[in-house]
Amino acid sequence: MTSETKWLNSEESAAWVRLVALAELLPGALDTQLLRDAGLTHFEYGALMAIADAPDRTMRMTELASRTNATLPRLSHVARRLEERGLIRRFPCPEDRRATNATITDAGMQLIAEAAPGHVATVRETVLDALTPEQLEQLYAIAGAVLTRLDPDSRLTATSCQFSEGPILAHAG
Amino acid sequence: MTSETKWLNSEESAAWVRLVALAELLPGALDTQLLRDAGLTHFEYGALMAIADAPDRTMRMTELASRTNATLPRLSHVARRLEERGLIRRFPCPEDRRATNATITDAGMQLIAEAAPGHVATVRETVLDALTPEQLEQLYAIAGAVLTRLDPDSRLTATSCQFSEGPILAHAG
DNA sequence: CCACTTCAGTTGTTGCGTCAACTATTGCGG
DNA sequence: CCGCAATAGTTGACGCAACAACTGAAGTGG
Repeated sequence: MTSETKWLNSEESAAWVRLVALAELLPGALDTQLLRDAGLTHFEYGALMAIADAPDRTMRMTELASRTNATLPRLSHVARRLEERGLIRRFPCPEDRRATNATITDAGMQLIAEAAPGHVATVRETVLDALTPEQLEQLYAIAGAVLTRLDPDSRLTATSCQFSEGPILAHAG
Repeated sequence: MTSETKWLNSEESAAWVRLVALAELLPGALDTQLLRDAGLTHFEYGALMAIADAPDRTMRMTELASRTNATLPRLSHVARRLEERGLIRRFPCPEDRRATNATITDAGMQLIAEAAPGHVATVRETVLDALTPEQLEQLYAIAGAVLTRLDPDSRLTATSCQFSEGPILAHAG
């Protein structure tokens, strides 16, 4: 069973090292900007955006977890903090009393409306502006291929879909 | 100064969402496998590999931080834990008494030698095997372009180089 | 050769994520 | 309709990372 390990060749190694560095540095860069300018982590921002984009500005915790690539315990902790800050409200789901619904408050809407332009600018500056249109397509395909491996059952939303990063908020202030 | 925000179009948004999901999920996947099979985080594994690959199996903390995309405080904590586990040793640098050198021990070498095959297999399964050779090249270029934005001064090593993921360890047991 | 700045690294605190354990509700098989 | 498994979510403990503050050594200008 000791099948000889096939080590990485130089092309594989170089690409891998860069991907790892990217995965290591990108989250921190996003958090830094958003925390500085809006007092939100990138994860909190994404969660608020997902709720804001949902019908009635309301979403169940499990679906929110799926949209934000998070575990339920993690989301529960974050939701408690967001609720304490008055950015969301939680209440039991009437149809299924096991479930919890989360609604974004007006304060929450206002905060992400204020935060969105700066965040989008950061996304452009650090990523999108560095890529050609072809590379953008390539990135889409490459990330999609890897996500299929990381999330084989497509339990998470990103593999096939997206939470809106965009114009929804243009008229949300 | 309120330059109208240029929101993301659907191609940009789709690629961005996938990149974020990738950056969110990949580190966890690497940690899970390495912690399960070797009791090491991916960061610890990378640090040990970097030291193992250095002349005399010895490297200064600052250079190690640069190679592992880490801040010095983070690395210092990790180094303390690795030293407590007997995987590295630290001693003051003779030439510059401010500096600290870290050497990987035989136990450390043995541990990464045992861990490497499983890790490389995971890297192949979750990333490399999902990509065509062209996509591997594209990934290299894309990640390089983004890293230039994330690390404009090329303070970190990954932008231009790599720590070896490979055959060095084949004869390191 | 003395003050001042910069560099290298460590340490303590604080906050977040993970994991395991737990509660409560729902669905399902007999 | 009763027992059991599965689902939805919360909670507490623990570990790691970020940040700031600190020590001490090395360079630098006067």
